[in-house]
Amino acid sequence: MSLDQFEDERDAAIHKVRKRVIETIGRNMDLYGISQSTGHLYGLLFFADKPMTLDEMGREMKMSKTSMSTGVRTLLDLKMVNKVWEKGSRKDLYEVEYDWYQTFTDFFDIKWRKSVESNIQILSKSIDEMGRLLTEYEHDPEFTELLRKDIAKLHEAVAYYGWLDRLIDTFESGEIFKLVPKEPPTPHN
Amino acid sequence: MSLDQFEDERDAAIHKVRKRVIETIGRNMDLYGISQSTGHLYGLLFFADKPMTLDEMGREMKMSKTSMSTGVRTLLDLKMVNKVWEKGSRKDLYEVEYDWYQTFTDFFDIKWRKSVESNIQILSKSIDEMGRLLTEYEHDPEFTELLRKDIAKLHEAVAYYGWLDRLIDTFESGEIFKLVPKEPPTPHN
DNA sequence: AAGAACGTACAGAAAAAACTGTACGAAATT
DNA sequence: AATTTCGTACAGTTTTTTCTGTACGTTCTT
Repeated sequence: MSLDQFEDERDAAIHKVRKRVIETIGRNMDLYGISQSTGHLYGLLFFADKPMTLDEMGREMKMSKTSMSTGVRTLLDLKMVNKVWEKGSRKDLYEVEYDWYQTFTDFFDIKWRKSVESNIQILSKSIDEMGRLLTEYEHDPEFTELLRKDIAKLHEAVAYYGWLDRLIDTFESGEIFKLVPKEPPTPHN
Repeated sequence: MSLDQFEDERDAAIHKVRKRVIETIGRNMDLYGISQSTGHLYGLLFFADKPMTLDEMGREMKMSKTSMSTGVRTLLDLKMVNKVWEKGSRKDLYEVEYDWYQTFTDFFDIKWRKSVESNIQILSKSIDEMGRLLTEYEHDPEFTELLRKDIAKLHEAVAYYGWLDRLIDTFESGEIFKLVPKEPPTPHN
């Protein structure tokens, strides 16, 4: 009985600290386009001593299993958590990807890359079409002026997305760590 | 009358192309944590030939002036649009920041930086507290093991956020453009 | 000084997103 | 083959966000 009491005391102490961290992580997860509660779930998995099942998550989060299922899938899509195999258990087990650098680069590769490429495609197509209008209305100086301005803007946008694409390349290839090393440079004087 | 007809035809042609681009931009703006319609507003401003007033935006977007006001403020906070001064007019005028590289780096400086710093602060504090628990329960091997694991995780997290902080520094200083130039490297063989 | 035009605070309505419970198909166990 | 256990699709509910109209303070105009 008194043993339990000690355990409760210990648990409460560590739980309090964990909780604050989990909530901080959860709150800031909106940068990744993730809802607060899914971020919270991520925080939970971050501290879990072992891979968790959906039921365990639901119990800890005091939420339905359905929500856990959709939350985990969101995190899985972003490769923020991994599915873990464990013989014996026929439940699905999940744990966070502890390599946060990897998580960061994956995020850009998954979310941003998709936008970048679709944007470049649409923009290029639009440049072509405006070019066609340019020849079609070449004797209309007022209108061609308008078109020229738009085309110039679109070209700049394409150039920017090209840059973004190359930036994401350096994330994915790990080249970025040459410019910004994981270990901060030690000041030597 | 026939002149008007020509104008309509031209306008319709350019409008169709613009519309598609605007919608593409708007759709992808969720990466910046911006709602679709505010993204749409951004797209509108992108093509505007001149700085626009709230009333003009409302007319084009077919939305209330209030919405324009809040939308513009969101974009202003992210420095995606700028307030423009024009003597004579006493209305507020806005135009997009056409330097998208600047917009990109500002975004990280504004949104991510805030998260990074608050996270580092909370995490450090939590490491301290867990360290205190470590000495308090030093004769409880099972519990200290738990604490040690948590502390290790927290240290890794702090290291990651430190890296992120330095990465954002390179965005802000423009150093990133040394690694990833705005002009793509020309292949010379 | 009075009036008009502007931007936004605020409260309520509309729309979107998150969450839950039930139901069901798939896979493992008996 | 029957039964149990699992994960998720789906419909309905709750919560959150977005949008609108009115009202009001401020700043120009007259």
